[in-house]
Amino acid sequence: MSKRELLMKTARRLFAENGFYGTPTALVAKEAGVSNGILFHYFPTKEILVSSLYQDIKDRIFNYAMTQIYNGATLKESIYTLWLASVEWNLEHPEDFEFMLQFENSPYYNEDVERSQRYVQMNLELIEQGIDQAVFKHFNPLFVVRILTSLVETTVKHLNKNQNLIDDFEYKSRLFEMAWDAIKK
Amino acid sequence: MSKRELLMKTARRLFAENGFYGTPTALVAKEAGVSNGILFHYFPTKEILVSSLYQDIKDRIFNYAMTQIYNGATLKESIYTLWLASVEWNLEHPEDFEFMLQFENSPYYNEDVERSQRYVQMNLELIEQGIDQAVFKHFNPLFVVRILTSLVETTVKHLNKNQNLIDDFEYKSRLFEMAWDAIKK
DNA sequence: ATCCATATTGACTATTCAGTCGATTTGAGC
DNA sequence: GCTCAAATCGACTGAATAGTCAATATGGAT
Repeated sequence: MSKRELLMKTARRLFAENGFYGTPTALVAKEAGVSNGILFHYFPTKEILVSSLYQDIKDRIFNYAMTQIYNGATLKESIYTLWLASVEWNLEHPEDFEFMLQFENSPYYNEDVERSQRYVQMNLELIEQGIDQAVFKHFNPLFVVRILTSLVETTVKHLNKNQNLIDDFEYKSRLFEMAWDAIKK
Repeated sequence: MSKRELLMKTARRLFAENGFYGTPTALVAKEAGVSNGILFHYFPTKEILVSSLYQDIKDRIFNYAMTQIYNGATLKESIYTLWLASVEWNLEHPEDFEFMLQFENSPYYNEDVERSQRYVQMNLELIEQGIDQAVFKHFNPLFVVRILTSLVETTVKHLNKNQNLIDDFEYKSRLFEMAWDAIKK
C-alpha cells in the first residue's frame, strides 16, 4: 500500500474513533508509520485530507452501488437496490460511516459538495422519474433524496445497535418499506 | 440578563456559526462582554459548557411542545402536534438547530444523553401506544422516535432553504404526511 | 460595621498542533 | 552512472487555546 493510501486508511480509523477535530495530523502520520512531512506533501492542509477522505468514501459507495443495479428493474426495485446497497455498505464500513456523519454535519459540508456526489445524482434521476410518473409525492427531488438518505442513516445506526438483525433480509425489507411509504404517493 | 445566561446566548450564536471546535472559549467570553475567568467559573470545562447548552435547548423545545399539546386529541393529532412544535421551534431558532445537529453527531452524544431528553420520552410514550394499538408498524419504539426525529431535521433543513414555504401550513401538513406514512401500518 | 461566600477580573501558562523547511533518499529515464 | 523530479524525513516554529490563579469587588446576613 502506498504511503498516501496508508495515511487515508489510518485517518479514516482515527477520525471515526475521535472525530477529526480530536485527531492531530501528527498522530495520523505516526500511526501510519510515516513522517509528518509526507502527510503535508500529499495533503497540503488538514481540511484537504478530510475532504479527500470524504470524496473517496462516497466514490466507493457509488462504485459498490453500481455493481448492484440491474436492467429491467422496476422503479421500486431500483430504489430498493440503491437503498440496500447503501445500508449494506455502511454496515460493513462502520468507520467510514461514523466519519461520514461527522463530516456531513460539520461546517465543511455544503450543497455543492452534496450535489457533486455521483451517488446523489444517481438517486436524483430515479426520484425525478418517480415524481414525473406520479408514483411519488410531489416534492423537490433533492429533498426526497435527502429524506431517503436520512432514513438510510437512521436504519444503519439501528442495525449497528442490533447486530442480531444485521443478516435478516426480511427485516431489512420491512425497514425499506418505511422509506418507500414515506415517499410514495 | 445574568452573565451565565449571557455566556450561553453568545456561545449558542458562535457555536452555530463556527462549530464548537472552531470557537475558542476566550472568544465566547469576549463577545459576551465578560472576563475569561467567569466563563470557567460557571462552566468548569468547555465540554460542560457545550453539554449545558444542549440540555438547555432541549428543555426549551420540550417546554414549547408542552404548550401546544391538548387533551382529547387523537394519536395522529398528538404526534402531529409534537412534530409541528419541533419543526416550528427549530425554524424559529436556527442557531439552536445548527448547534444541535453538530452536537448530536459529535463524540459527546450517546444514547444516555438521548434518552434523558424529556422531549424524547414524551414521543416514546405516544409511539408505544401506537405500536400497541397496531396503528404503527411493529418496530423498536426508540427506533421509531429516531425516524421521526430525523424526518423533522430533514424537513427543517428543507424549509430553511425554501423560505417561501415557511408559513405554508398546508405544505407543512403534507410534509408531516411523509413522516406519518413512514411509521403507520 | 463586619463577615464571608460568591462573583468577577485579566494576566499568565503549559500544551497542543497545523504547517514549514532544509536535508537526504529513491528511482525512472537517458 | 548521471540527472532531476518526486518522495521522504523529522526537527522546528509560531500561533492558538483551554484552563489557572491570585487579587479584588459585591452584597446579603447577622
